[in-house]
Amino acid sequence: MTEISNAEFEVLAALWQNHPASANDIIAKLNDSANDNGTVDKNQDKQWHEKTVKTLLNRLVKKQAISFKKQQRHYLYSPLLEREAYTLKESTSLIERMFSGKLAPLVAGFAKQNELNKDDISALKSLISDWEKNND
Amino acid sequence: MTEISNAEFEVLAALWQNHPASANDIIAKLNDSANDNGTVDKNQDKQWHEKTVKTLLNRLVKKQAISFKKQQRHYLYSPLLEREAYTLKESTSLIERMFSGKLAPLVAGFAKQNELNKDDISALKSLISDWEKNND
DNA sequence: GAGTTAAGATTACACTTGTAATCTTAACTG
DNA sequence: CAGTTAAGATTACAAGTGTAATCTTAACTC
Repeated sequence: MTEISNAEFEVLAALWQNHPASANDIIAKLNDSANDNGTVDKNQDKQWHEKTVKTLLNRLVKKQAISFKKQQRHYLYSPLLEREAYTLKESTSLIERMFSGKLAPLVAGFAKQNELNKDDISALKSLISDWEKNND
Repeated sequence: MTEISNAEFEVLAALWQNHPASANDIIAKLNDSANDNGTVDKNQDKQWHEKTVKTLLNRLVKKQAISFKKQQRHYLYSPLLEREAYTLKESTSLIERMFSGKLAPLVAGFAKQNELNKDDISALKSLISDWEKNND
């Protein structure tokens, strides 16, 4: 219900990547310079302090974004918010606020600066043809 | 340089719609239930208090997001940040954080829930063909 | 010119956020 | 079993935010 802050989101994102996970798992994942895509994280520099992550886990629990089960002396955390639902809500909200709810202007701006590559284009084409399949 | 908060963004957005504008112009625009598209604002309920808006204008000036010129006894404000540049930065940042920088997943999610309409689709198609024109 | 306004400046204040340090206490260890 | 740890809970604290109220003072009004 309440908002997830940026730092909290990072922690939640780590949990989405693998769960259930202990605080230490999560800290390790956050501090690992390589991410799951095998690519190097742009934020390889940032080091998360154990205490900081624990605080964020606590806040996420309070916000009912994650849950935990006691396991011996430590907890195993799991996300309660689903990634898809959450990212969708966030992107819808941004598009609403910045582009009056229209997707195209976002894509246009993104295209202009970020030089969409062939992969992006074919993904978009495929989305479009899917849409047309269901909406003719 | 510094971040623009949500409330500040609303004020900045009002300024983008017409400027230069006095504080009262901006307050009026913010409190007008009808927006420039002729559609009714979803937030028609929210009433901005004069003092609140003035505070936000002040903060935006300090953050160098807007400027002002003295005009008689009041100021005329103008944006310093351009809308396109700002919205692009924000959307790029969201896509970076939520979708590893990939645009397609955002579009996919958006499509699934918001039921893109024909206009959106043709806008996207047109963007794609522009892209292909420049990148064959 | 003296009084009143009204614009912006300053101050307020609780809540959130980033970032930890300290406190409690259940769980290992010898 | 007594002592030590280490996990999570609690506390801390400055900066940013949303939301205004109060203060100053230049600009109208009579």
